Amino acid sequence: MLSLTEENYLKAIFHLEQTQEKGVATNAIAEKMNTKASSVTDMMHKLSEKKLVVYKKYQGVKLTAEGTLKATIIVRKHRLWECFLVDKLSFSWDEVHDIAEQLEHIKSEALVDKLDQFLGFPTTDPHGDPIPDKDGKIHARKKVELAALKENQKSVLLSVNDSSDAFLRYLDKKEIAIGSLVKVMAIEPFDNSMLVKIDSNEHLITEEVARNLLVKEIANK
Amino acid sequence: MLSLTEENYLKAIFHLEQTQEKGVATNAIAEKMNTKASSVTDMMHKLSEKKLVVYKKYQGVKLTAEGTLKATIIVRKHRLWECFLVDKLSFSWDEVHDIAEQLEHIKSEALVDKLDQFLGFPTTDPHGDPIPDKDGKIHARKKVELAALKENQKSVLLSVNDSSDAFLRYLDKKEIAIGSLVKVMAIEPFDNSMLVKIDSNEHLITEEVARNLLVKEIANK
DNA sequence: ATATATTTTTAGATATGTCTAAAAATATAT
DNA sequence: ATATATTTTTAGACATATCTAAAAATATAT
Repeated sequence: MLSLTEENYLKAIFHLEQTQEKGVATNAIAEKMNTKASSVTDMMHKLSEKKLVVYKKYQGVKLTAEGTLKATIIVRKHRLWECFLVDKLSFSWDEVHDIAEQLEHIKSEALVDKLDQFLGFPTTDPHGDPIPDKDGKIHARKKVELAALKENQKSVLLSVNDSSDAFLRYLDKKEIAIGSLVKVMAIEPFDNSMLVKIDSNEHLITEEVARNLLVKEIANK
Repeated sequence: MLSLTEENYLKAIFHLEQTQEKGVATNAIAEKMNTKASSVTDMMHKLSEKKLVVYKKYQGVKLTAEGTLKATIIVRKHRLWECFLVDKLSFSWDEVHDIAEQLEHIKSEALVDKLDQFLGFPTTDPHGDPIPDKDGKIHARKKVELAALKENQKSVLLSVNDSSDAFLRYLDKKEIAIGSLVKVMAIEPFDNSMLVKIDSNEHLITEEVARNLLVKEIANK
C-alpha cells in the first residue's frame, strides 16, 4: 500500500519523464514537489526498495514498469474525477485541479470502475488530456504546440501545458476552450507573438502562451 | 487545517457522545480508533490546545461547539458520499462505508455544496441516518431499538446500530432493508428473541439483532 | 586541465503520530 | 476502609517524512 506522499512522487516523476528520456533529475522532482533535494533523495531510496523506480546515485531516476503502472492509474483517477467535477457537478475546468489532486488518492478499484461507467467511459478530461484505460494504456493523440504552426494553419485546441489557475482563467476570459478552432493569422518575427483567430474572435498572443496551447492540426479546407 | 487523524478522532468522539452525556472515556476512544489509550491522551492534549475538545485529566473529553461543528461536517460529507455511491454509482449499501471513510476527508466546501445539489438535497443516507445540513444542524427522527417494541407493534426500519459488513450482509440475505415495514409478531420471554414480519416475510431474530435495528413506530391501522 | 559552479548526497535535527512499560489516579469489592 | 482491579497518564522510544548544513560528485568555463 502506497502512502499519499509516495503516490505524489510517482506522479511527479511520471509527468517529468514525458519530456525527458534520460533519468529524471533530483532537483527537477524537488521543484515539482515543492520540497528539498535531500527529501527527494530519501524518497528515491524508499521507492527504489519497493522496485517502483530505478535509482543510481547522481544519475537521476526512472520509473520501473510497475512504477509506471501505479503512476498511470493515479493519472487515470485524477482525470476521471475531473470529468465528474465538470460534467456532473458543473464546476468550471479551471476550478477542478486541486480537488482532483485529493480525489485521485482514494483507494478502491471498484469505485474507479463504476465512476468510469457512470461518466460514459470518457477518453479525455476537461483539459483535453487522454484518460488512461484500466491497464494503464494511454491512447494519446498527436499533439503539437500552437507555437510550432505556420501562418494560415488551422487546428483544434486539445489541451494545455500549463494548467495553473492563472493561465486557465486567462483562457476563460478570452473564451478559449478545449475544442476551439484555432487559426494562425500572422506571426510577428520580432518576438514570435501570434495573431490567431479562435472560433470567431481574433487575439494577439505571446509566444509563451502559444507554447502552452497544444493543438491538433487540421486540413485547410 | 486539521490532519486526517485529527478529523478521525473528532468523528469518533462525536459518535461516542451520542450515547454518553458525561465525558467520553479515553479507553472508549482508543477502542473505537483501534489504537492505544496513551495515543489518545496525546491527541487529546493536541485537540484541547486547538480548542476542539474540553479535556481534564482522568475526566474524559467533550467536544466544544467548534469541535462538534467540525465533526458534524465530516459526518455530513460521509453521508452525502454514501448517497452518491449508492444512488449514482449503484453500489449496494453494505459496500460503501470504507470508501466514504476516505471521501469524507476531501477538503472543499464548494464540492460538498455541489454534491448535495447534484444528489437533490437528500435528508438521509442509505442506512437511514440523517444528513446534517451546512450549518451542522441534524434533523433527527425519533428512533427506537426494535427490541424495545411490544407485540403487534408496527414500525419502519430507519437505521442500524451495527454497520459492520457482517451484519449488513446478514440483513441483505434476509432482505431486510432501510424502509422495510417491521411488525413484531411474538416475543419469546426466555431469551427475548422475536418473531417479526418484515415486509412480507417472517423471521426469527435474536435479541442482539433486535437491538441493532432502529425503527420508527407507526400507527397500527 | 584546472578552477569554479552546480547538483546531489549524507549526516544529523525536527515534527507528527504511534508504541511499550511504569507510575498515578480512580473505581470496585469485601 | 482498605485492598485490589481498572483506567489513565507519563516518560521515553520508534517510524515517517521533512528540513538545514556540510560534504561529495558532477558539470561548466576559461
